[in-house]
Amino acid sequence: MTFYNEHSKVWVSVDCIIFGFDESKLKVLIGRRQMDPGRGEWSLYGGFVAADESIDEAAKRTLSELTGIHNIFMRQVGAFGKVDRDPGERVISVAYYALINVKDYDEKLRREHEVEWVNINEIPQLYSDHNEMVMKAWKLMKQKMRTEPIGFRLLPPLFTLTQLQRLYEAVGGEEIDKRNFRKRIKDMDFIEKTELIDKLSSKRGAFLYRFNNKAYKEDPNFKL
Amino acid sequence: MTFYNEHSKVWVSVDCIIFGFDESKLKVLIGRRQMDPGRGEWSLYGGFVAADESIDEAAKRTLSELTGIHNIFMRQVGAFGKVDRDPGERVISVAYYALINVKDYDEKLRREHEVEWVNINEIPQLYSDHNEMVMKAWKLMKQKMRTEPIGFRLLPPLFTLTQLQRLYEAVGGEEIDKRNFRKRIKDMDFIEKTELIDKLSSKRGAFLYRFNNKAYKEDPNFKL
DNA sequence: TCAAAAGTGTTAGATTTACACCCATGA
DNA sequence: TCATGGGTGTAAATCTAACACTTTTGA
Repeated sequence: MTFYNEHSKVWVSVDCIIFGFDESKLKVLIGRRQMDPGRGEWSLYGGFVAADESIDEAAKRTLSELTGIHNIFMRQVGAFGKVDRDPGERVISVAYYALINVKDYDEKLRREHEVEWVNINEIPQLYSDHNEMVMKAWKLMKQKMRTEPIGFRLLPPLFTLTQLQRLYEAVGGEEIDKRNFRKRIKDMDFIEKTELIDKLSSKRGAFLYRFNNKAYKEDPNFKL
Repeated sequence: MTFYNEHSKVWVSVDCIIFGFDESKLKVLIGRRQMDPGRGEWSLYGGFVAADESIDEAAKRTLSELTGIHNIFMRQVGAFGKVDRDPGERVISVAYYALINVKDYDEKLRREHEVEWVNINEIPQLYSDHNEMVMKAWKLMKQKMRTEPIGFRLLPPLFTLTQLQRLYEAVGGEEIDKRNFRKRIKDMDFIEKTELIDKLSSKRGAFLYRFNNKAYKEDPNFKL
């Protein structure tokens, strides 16, 4: 297949922007880079695409390698391909964002990989073009969260309406009116009120809600 | 740099979804593939990313190679990376969509490259995953066209309001109320009415408008 | 004279926004 | 008893959607 050989091959990697939500803050998992070039710099977690896997598979593998979690919600951010983006060699990277419930991430595993949850608004300078990736991922995720019920991936299975509101505030970057927010939630039958009450976050206690995906599929009228 | 060598390299190509607008229809440039594998199949126009150029540069080069036009508006669609997407070798492709004014494309050059404008709703089966690329490009372009004034790239510098409306109808895939549409246009001061009249499309003649980018930058309140 | 496209306002309904107080409880 | 977060409704303003007729002119 000489046709291909007129051209040059490059390394292709994936980089993951893993979003979490905790203490009313949107967070991203970053760590100190463990390899040259750029050893010690803050960086996203990534890996190379192998010969026998698709880019999506590589991202999925990288995500579960880091978190131990499978079936993570994940979407492609795009390809980043400036010639000198990697100081070592020519590497093209495809970024993915992922949403996980912080509680699902085993603390021990997190420390082993030496990654940390950092507030989206306090991200330090990162290796290469990773800041750009984070910003684009945030923008895309924000957009998607308005029209698709993906935010629940960042919450525990049971959550209070205040938690849900704080999540949307953190992602959107602005405050939301409590009554208007709750009015909109009431219109969405797939966000179900349970009889359970959360007593951790307030003295009075707040009803816990759950997202019913089956009900959503039947009547997907999501808008926030 | 042995670290990189543990991993395998792949070819990276770009594929271009070039949108045009003519006869009230949204069109895409496709041609018969001139090389193996897949010779003779309908296909997007593409090319390989060279060692010394970014992916964006490769897309830009490919676009001007095909059209002879420089400074084409172009946005990345995403990376496509299934292992067997290319029947010959492992090739990852990054798709880009581009918007051009059909009139800017020299007919002779178009015939030389043996590409044709095909209605978006009549795209045949294309090589590899190119249909998927087209659909994703269309979706992204549609979204962007609602909130950013990129549609003018598909029109001549002077256009009638009916042309503009037909464009939005073709891209959005549904009819728009003429009066409501014109009302919204009137609110946008950067869409300027000229004193010129187009007599080609109607007996009565219609005023020609132009998009004033400088005025848009000063007050970017676009929404359609 | 008629066919074909250009141009023009109003109204009802839906959606969005702003806004303030009482409740239940644990400390 | 008081501080904290939970929970609730209404009214004004804005936005959206539906809708029909007159104008101009070339054939």
